[in-house]
Amino acid sequence: MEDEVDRLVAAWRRERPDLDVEPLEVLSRVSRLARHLDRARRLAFAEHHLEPWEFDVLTALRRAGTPYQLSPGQLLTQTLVTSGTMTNRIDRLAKKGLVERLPDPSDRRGVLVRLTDTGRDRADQSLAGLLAQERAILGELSRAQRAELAGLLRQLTAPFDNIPG
Amino acid sequence: MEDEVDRLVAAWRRERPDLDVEPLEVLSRVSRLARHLDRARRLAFAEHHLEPWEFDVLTALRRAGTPYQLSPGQLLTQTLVTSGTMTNRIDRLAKKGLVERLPDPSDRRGVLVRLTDTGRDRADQSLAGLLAQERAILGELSRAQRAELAGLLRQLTAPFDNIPG
DNA sequence: ATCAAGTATCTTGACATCGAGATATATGTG
DNA sequence: CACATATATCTCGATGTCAAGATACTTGAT
Repeated sequence: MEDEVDRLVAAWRRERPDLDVEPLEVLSRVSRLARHLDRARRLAFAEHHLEPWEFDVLTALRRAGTPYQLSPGQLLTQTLVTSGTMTNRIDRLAKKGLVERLPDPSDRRGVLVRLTDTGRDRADQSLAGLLAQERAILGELSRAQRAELAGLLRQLTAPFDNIPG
Repeated sequence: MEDEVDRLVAAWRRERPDLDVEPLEVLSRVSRLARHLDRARRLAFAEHHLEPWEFDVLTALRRAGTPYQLSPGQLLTQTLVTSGTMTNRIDRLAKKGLVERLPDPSDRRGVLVRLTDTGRDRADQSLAGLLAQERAILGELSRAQRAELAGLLRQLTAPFDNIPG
């Protein structure tokens, strides 16, 4: 089955036969698929009255395990947003009663963000919904293909995640 | 080499051993890699004084071939943004002299967006830069692996691109 | 002890995006 | 031909994000 990137690549080969556009076969698909996933996630979370950005922060805290707290800085590396954005997100989640800010006892510059009980419940509920949706999207692929795909993607993400970039 | 998603998945398995989080191995990597790519693209285009969104619109027109014009609607499906966003993008590109709006002769509701000569040059220059960067990112992978990856990703994108979703 | 450099978080202003609705035109049915 | 419905684009208000800089504290070297 053809996709939009096949059309895009064919168009470039016609218009710019002098260039090797093969990298687009992989990376344009990654970018476009991510945008489709964003939209799908927005719909899936709407049932739980959660925005994708709220999910990202709440689940990062949920994954940390008891007592469900992380510094803003740790949340940055997990969510790939800037510090200004994270300050704003924490403000809004705190106003909704889903997280609370605590002073970091070991560093007076620092802050710890802790999930409230309500926040924890919302995280748990919405995660199940997301996984169901993702399973449907991956339905096309066999288990072996998913493992293959995950492995190849890891090779691309690892440099970004490990070298501070 | 481990990446952030390996850590994320391990954390879920510890915290929610009742759930099967295997879908995240693929789809969280796609989302995170797309964010890394966005940042990298922003840097790469900075040399050409172009924003990623400008690149997306200009190259869609460039790919169309002479006379380098498409309707706003066609640009929507290629760039995956809403109509309000596209109106705004065209306004700003027109103000910078990179595109111009023409009435569609065959449909008086419609408009055609045409690349100016300057716009065409900017598109061509920045494409070469992007490809160089993407080749570096894909450097980890053999040619066969890239083909494998592209094929697996196509299976995921095709439903989104073909069923109007 | 002091001070420079580093780190953690927050503040601010500019800007791009979205969703919903408005407007104008096109198309199909009877 | 009239009308209901569909389509193409634009308008507008709300919101989330970013980059750059400010502030407060910590760390390491002397």
